[in-house]
Amino acid sequence: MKMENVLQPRAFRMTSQRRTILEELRNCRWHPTADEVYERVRRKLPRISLGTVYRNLEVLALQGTIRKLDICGRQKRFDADPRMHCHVRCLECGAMDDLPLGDSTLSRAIGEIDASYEIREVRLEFLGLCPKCKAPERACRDRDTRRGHSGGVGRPDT
Amino acid sequence: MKMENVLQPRAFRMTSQRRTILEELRNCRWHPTADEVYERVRRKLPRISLGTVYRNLEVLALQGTIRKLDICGRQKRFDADPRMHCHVRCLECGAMDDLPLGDSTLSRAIGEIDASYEIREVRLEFLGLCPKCKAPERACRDRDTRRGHSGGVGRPDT
DNA sequence: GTCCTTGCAAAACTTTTGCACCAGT
DNA sequence: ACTGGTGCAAAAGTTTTGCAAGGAC
Repeated sequence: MKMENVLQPRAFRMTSQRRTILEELRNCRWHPTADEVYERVRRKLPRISLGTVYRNLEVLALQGTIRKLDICGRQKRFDADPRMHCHVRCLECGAMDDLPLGDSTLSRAIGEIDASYEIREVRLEFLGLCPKCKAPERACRDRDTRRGHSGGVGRPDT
Repeated sequence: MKMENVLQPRAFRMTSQRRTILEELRNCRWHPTADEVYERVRRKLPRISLGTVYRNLEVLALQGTIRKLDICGRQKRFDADPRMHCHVRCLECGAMDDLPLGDSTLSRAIGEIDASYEIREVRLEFLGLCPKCKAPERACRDRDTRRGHSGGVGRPDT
């Protein structure tokens, strides 16, 4: 399935591959990359292909069942918990944990990571639709065709 | 120069390529990707290669002169301002602005982006050294050899 | 002169896709 | 049956690297 078609799917089917991928992601204590998921799933479904893993993670993320974290380094990571929560990431090895905000207070949770990690930086990012993508429907998508300096919200090219 | 060696460089030299790359990045109003920088620099130094742009952006980021934003989608982006500040990113086209925190108040700045963007999500991320990378010096780097559990993937990224 | 830097090309990596066949509903 | 999903392999897209020559200090 081409990724552009996945945007308006008629219905999603539950295959053993999709089920297993979701299970493995949920059993994973950290936020794995696609090929980590692949390795895990392969232990149960040896014939699965990496392409299938990518396709399913994409579909699951579109459904909102999981979350794709495009916030990391080289490889994208996936998170079985689609609810919003904060992450703690290692600058050195890329390890990625959740901010342990269970029933504890915010200060306790932060105290906890402050004790184990050596925090160097805090990043706050707002995501949404820019002025151009907000309304004109297609106006923005067109610019998305790579190389059209994607970031360009019509900024002058000084 | 191999990127592993760049970690303990003896001295950095200022070449016309490096100077131009920095200039162009600073003249850029948004946060360009490496190949956007390449396109711009090429107008002044037609013979420069993409590899050189990557190497220099890496070096400049290590020096702390610029900032590598591994927070975005497909391609990494670079920011001429190494000071910490918040970003606003478009989920649709990837446009990336700074939170306009000039002399105005936080609420005014947020009100501003709230009026132009349609904010859907806020992300807060803490970055630092994980327990394993914090002390044992090499213990973590070893996990860095791909496929080694937890965060053990991905390169140190910034 | 030393050794960091460059241009070029090839390689390494991650992700997406075309296609023919398979399988969920 | 209909049509989405799968495996495989190839392609696409992004970043890194080996090497010999060039240039900053």
